[in-house]
Amino acid sequence: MNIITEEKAIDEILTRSVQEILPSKESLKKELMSGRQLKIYIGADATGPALHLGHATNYIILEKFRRLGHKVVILIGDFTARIGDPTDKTAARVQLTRKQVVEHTKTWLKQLLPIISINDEDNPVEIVYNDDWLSKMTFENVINLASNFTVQQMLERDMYQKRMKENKPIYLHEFMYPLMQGYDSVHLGVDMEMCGNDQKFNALAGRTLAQRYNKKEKFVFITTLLENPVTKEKMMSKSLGTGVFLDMSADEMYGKIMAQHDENMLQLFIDCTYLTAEEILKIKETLGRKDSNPRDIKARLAFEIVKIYHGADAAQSAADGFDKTFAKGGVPDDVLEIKLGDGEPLPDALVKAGVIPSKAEWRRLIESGAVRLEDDSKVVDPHFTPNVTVILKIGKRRFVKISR
RNA sequence: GCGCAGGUGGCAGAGUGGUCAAUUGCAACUGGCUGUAAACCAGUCGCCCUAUGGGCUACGGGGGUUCAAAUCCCUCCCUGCGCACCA
Repeated sequence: MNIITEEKAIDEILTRSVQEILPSKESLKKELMSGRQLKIYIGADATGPALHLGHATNYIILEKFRRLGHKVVILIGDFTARIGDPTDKTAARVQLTRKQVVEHTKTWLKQLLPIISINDEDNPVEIVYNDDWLSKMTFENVINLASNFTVQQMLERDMYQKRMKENKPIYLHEFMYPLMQGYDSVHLGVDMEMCGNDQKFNALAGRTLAQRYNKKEKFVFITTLLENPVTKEKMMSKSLGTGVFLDMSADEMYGKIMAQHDENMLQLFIDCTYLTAEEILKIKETLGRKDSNPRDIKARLAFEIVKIYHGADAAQSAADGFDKTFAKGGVPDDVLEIKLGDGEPLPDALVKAGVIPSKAEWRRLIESGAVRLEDDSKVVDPHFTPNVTVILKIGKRRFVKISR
């Protein structure tokens, strides 16, 4: 494999979406310029099928490394997933079956395909499962690993300090997590790990272990987390409902990006699109101008991102659909169709189809004037049941075609 | 093992016998406005019913006291803190 050492490309990788590089940016640059092939890995916990734009950032960078000719490894944390990373605040220990993990992995790789050429002919991505080695370790091995760290080092972590202050439990097995993730580095013999800022501690544990067991300097490449520059809130939060997930349809993804806060736009351009630094600079200037319309810039952002995952055509039709539905208050082209049985009341059919959660909710929606027909006339009778085919608008976002 | 403090709706967190389907904040949903599903303002936010009313289910699990319990008692499970133990 021929290793590309073009300085401009390397500089771009080392600056864009980078939070921190350990031990230093300079030492990594030196390695990258040396022409030696590096083995770079990223860990992915198979806890759920959902991958969002924040994850994508990492894989975008990983792909850039791969194109330079470096060996890229995606580690599926099927073993670690069972323990539950304590970094994730309450991390209920969900026990996943091997089968579920395999399923998740399949959907993941599918979602990653638009970003990273996993099956590239010359330099394919290697996919490994840490259950293959972690599940075979003995108690003795684990104790040996554990002896590399002190309790104080573990307790130093912010989240533990916080939990102690708040009298929240800290489980013993949580200390094992950095050990496991760290051992992955040893087993794989990697030169670098890529991770988000939340994984810094774990990655550093791996650095320590790699030094001791492999006599190797492992680099840690930490990418920025997607967070609101003003409120510091996570952009891709499932609980906040702001996440943009890679398995979303083009329309859904487009809408979710449009729902991002204005102040998030620039970072999303940097971390989640392939626009060049020059183009992004131009956008930044436009954003600063008083006469510019943030809506249009956000639409550009949405288009660029959706394009990556669904192609330009789908992105364009998502944009058109969005304008038609929300800017002009129309009805999108493809609406859910519900066939109403003979004598079946409309509310029952809607609940059954999962359009609304309950009939009580339906009543409230009617009362608040949220339900309209295609000609914008309001439905005021909660028992309204059409006897011809109609299109119902429920709020701005829900549309159902009721057919008989 | 002992003592003390806790376990409440998607989350955080009030309530300590009836006025509690449960204050408030976040999230969600709807309306208004707009530059969009941004922001802001307002409303809604357990379920079911032929409904300015009625019924059912819910405050860790189970049992009890009472006309009446999220609230009192018993018991079990879980968590934190302190003490004790520490080969």
